[in-house]
Amino acid sequence: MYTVKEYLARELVASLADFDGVPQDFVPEFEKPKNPEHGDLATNAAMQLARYLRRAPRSIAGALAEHLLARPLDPARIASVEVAGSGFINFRFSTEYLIGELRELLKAGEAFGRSTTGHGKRALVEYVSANPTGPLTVGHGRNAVLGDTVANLLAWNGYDVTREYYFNDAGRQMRVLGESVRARYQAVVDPETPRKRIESGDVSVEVPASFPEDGYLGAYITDIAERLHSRAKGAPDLSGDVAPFKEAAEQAIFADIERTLTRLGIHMDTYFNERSLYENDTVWKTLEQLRDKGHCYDRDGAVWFRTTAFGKEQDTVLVKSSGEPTYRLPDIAYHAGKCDRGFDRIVDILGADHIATYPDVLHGLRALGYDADRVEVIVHQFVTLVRGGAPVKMSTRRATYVTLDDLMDEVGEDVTRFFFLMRSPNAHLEFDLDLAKEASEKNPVFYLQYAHARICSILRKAEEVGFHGAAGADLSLLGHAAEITLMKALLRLPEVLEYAAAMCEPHQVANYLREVAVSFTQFYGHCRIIGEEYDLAAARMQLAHAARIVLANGLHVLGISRPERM
RNA sequence: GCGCCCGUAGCUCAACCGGACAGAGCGGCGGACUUCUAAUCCGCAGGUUGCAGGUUCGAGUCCUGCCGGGCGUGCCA
Repeated sequence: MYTVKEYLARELVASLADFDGVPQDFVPEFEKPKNPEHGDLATNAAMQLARYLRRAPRSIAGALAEHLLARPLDPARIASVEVAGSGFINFRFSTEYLIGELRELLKAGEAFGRSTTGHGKRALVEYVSANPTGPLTVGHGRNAVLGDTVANLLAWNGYDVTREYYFNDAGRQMRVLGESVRARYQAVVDPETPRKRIESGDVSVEVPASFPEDGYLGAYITDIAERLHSRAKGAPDLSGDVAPFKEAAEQAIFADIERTLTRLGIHMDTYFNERSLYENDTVWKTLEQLRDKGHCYDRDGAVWFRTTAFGKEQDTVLVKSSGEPTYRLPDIAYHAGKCDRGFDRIVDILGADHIATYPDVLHGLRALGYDADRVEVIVHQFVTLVRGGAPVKMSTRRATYVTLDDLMDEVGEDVTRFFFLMRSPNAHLEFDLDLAKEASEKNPVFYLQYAHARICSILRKAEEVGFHGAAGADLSLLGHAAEITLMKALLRLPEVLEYAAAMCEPHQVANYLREVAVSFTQFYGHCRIIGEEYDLAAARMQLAHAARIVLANGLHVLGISRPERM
């Protein structure tokens, strides 16, 4: 479709040579009209030019259309040109053109929809980035799936993509985690250990007396303690340092996290530990650079970042009076490092709870002289699980959460991925568990997969009854309205994937695939394959095959399986 | 108070970075299986895009001000 758009843009600009007053840098815009009656491609050039030419848009459109028709336009591509509405020029593709493109689609096969937009460019997508303090939750799930799919989209558009997980196992959170495990461990060693109760919100949990007040209450802590105790040798000493408990917990939890991600088909390329920024002094070097450039000052024993210079209400502490940095400083150092690593696109996937932190990081980058515009921050809103019409409350520390694994156990991996992807990241996501599993017949995921499976079934059956070698079919036999509609839908895949990658919006793909499935199902309803005369059946088999390719490639990008039977 | 996100059909959400008559699914109502997969399809009903202004040939989309919801707003991460 891009080729024809470029072709029309050239023709349009050439036609404008006869008009006085057209700006030198005028670039006509094209878009696909919402209403199919308005053709396949439309331009609002006449409206845009009205103020320069001092003529009514409709009159410009009429003159432009005449010029275009007089060139003349290539009938192998454009079937009609019409002026409509308040000055739109609508173009309709010729069937010949569509069939030619369909042929290209079939030739490209599994590669259809890939682009070279990102060739020679490197992209870094950072996502998940949960500290190993507990199992991944549903909230992490949305982040993980979103990031992974954005990475897929970039890869499909030719980018060399690195998927990165950033974490910190050195902070207070992890120390509390270690203390939580140690307390549970003590109770395993000595069942007579004194107990106390911790009240948190509406839950009340019995814990060993040594359990930290803000400790992690989840059952997995006890599991880790028990496993630690059952180890024949090397069981840690209670009187010693908390480190062995922390390390054991981290190891166990990280293994769980990776297992969960694997279930979702997610594999990270790099794990970046915040600690490394301390080990090579990067954090302190970054601070010195900020200081040298005059963005820092000392007050009350702390080091402050002059964020008010960037329009914020208050300055921000980078190093506490205790000498310990806040998380902002390593975050800035980490992102400066990302810029230094030479990526063309740097994408961060963040939950809404980090909404206040990333502006400081971007300000930090600017202060250091980096081009902060290279960093694209995708902030996604929260997920609410709904069961029986009521929201499910969640909190990691209180252990009242639903884990990502629980969710997948309940509704399946494919549904999990799709539900996280079908909404705009900006939209608060309501995940209706009842609908996700029980309504399998109305579920959009199954709808797409069913269309795919159905095509596979038809193609299998057709082979059985003797339709072989359809590859040489005469596609020009295709001309039914349902066939044309389907072709047009199929051919949009590349532009949808490119747009979705540019905007980091996977839901565009999900919505598009639904349209494709609808178009296919309508084609299926109107046009038979088996039973038709051989040549027509062969041509339709090819069209069905093309639909399978588009659905398969689209689902592949979304990370959802493509069943051949259901 | 301040910052970001959201407010669109009964419900959950789209709407291609300003375009034509605002679209889907679910739910509701009514139809369609001796036919390639009925996990399906067809039809009907359902809207002052939270409110009020402004910019524009043209606004759900941009600007201003209200109203309502979410997340933040710490020498926690």
